[in-house]
Amino acid sequence: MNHSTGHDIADALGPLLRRSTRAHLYHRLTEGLGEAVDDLTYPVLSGLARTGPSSAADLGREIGLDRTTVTRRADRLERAGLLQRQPDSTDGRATLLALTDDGHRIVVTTRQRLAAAIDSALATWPPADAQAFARLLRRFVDDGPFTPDHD
Amino acid sequence: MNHSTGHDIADALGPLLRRSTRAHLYHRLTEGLGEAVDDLTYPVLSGLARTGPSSAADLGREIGLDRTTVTRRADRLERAGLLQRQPDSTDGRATLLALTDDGHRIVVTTRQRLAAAIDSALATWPPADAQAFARLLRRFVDDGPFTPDHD
DNA sequence: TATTGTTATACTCTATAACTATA
DNA sequence: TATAGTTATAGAGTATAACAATA
Repeated sequence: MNHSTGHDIADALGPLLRRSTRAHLYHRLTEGLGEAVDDLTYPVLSGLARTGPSSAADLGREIGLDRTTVTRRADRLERAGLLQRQPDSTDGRATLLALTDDGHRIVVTTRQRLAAAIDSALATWPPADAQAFARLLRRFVDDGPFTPDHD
Repeated sequence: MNHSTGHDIADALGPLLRRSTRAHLYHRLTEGLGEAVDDLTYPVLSGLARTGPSSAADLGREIGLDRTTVTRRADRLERAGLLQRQPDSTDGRATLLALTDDGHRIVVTTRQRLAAAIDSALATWPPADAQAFARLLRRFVDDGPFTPDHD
């Protein structure tokens, strides 16, 4: 055999990593949900939903953005009423970003859209294959060659 | 059960789609290969390796970039001797972008790096799991919710 | 009339720098 | 001394507009 499993995965990975892939997908997920919800603010919303109330610095580390970028995106979401700023009672320097009820509803909607798009793409798969893929993908992302080397 | 396979996959997908993930990975793959080879020109090189000689417009469609962007990235690669421009004998409007031998060598190197990184991440996996994952990922990317709706 | 490559332009998004406040 | 949030700035990268050439 002239090809390794690594090569096969490498080839398949390309389209997933493209900027246009993410832009197109995130555009679909956020369409019609208001001016403040787009491919830029979506990661902030979904990150906050995952972590709970979080400082801009912590959230930036979680989703791979500088805290200044998080601040600016959070401004837009705050103006739209999807996010609130709260003082952090345990750290006087920090300001916690927290989803509002409207913000939570937006996240539920986008998550459902994404899950539905995936389920639809996998509709013709044997259920066992789909479940196996979900399990293996999760492990791959956790183990994967994607995590930055820790300094 | 309160979670669908689609939701599981949606959750795992997040980190893969991040800009910082792609930037970090492509930086690792292209490190030390010369000034012209970086996260921006890598997709041009690897796209050309996949398609063979191609016009900027076609290559742009293949890798999800505007032809003006492809032109500018190709300029850098041409100056570095990794790519050549050739007239297209079948279409007087087009200019074919083609990898040079040096360009091919760079692609081989980056492909090996990526495959090695993946193999290393999967080193502890049962080989059957790794092979199953490669097969399912390929199918997922082909079937997936990522392909733009064709106009 | 549509598409090609290229250049110039304007726009968007990002991180860096700098500031003040708190640990 | 280090880290928080925020703002201003500058830098990088992108697509849009426009051009001449070809289909």
